[in-house]
Amino acid sequence: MAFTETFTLKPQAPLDFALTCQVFSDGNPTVRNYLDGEFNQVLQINDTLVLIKAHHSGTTKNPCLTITLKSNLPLTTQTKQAAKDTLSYIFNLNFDLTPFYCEVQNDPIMHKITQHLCGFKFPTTATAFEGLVDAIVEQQISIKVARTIEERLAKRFGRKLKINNETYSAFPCAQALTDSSLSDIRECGLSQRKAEYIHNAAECITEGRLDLEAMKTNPDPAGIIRVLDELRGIGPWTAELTLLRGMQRWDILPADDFGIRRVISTYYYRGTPIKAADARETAKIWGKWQGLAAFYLILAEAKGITV
DNA sequence: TACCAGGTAAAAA
DNA sequence: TTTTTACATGGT
Repeated sequence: MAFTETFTLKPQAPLDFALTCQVFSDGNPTVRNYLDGEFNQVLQINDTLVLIKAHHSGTTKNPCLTITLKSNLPLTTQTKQAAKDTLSYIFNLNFDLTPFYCEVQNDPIMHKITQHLCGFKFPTTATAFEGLVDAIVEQQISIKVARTIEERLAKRFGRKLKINNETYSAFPCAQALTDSSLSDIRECGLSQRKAEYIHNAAECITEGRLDLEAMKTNPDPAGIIRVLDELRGIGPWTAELTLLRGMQRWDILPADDFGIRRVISTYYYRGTPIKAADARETAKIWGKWQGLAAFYLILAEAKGITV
């Protein structure tokens, strides 16, 4: 017997939900995916495990989301509100892209790309911890391999919600990973080192030595990066990606990133390989939207947009 | 079959 | 101080 609630949300325009969710389009349906216009993920809302479905209607200029919540526990008013807040956070629903688009009008390349990809909001991870773990998993390996491993982590260590004979897995909390053995983590396909990095980061959080959520409101990104960089296995790239994708710090550019350097090279250097310093120099024109702009380039390349 | 892919720490030079 | 190397694994 499942409890169900349905309601609609009116996000800040412009929003192209399909573009925004494209990154989830080949995800595992029991962990997180986007299929046939519907986003699907189990999240821990307060202490309740909730299956969230988000379906979009309307247009980029007048977007509308229909949200369905399913749970095995009664859905209280507080839970519904918290689910709304979480969705708004993940998809940046209250965030206005217009200032970014204005800022890049003096960059003909980025201006044209933002016109093609109008309404694209790169999704944030539900928790900063998930952002950090994902970034560690994604070190050096391809996105597709990383996604597979991340889904295995969820299936193995995440809390489970059984709805209509289907079992969904949430992303593991720090405590679950602290309690797991290195060999358990390795069996998800991670190297011994990465298993140690993840276990250590989880332990720092459960022991209270690291508070990632508090970092979200810290006004000094460079200071956060320094703190994260102290952790074993967290270098500048991992720290920067965690801030960008896990803390909504869209000004942060992971300039060491191979893919980001490649797309900047493609669109701004005629394909000539560039160094991280060149990437940072080029990104200055994007103002405080450097990381977001980099995601626009990656999506533009994936969609074959030429300028 | 190799080699590459959204790096990092440790070893070697 | 700077330059290699090991690490895991699915796709090409």
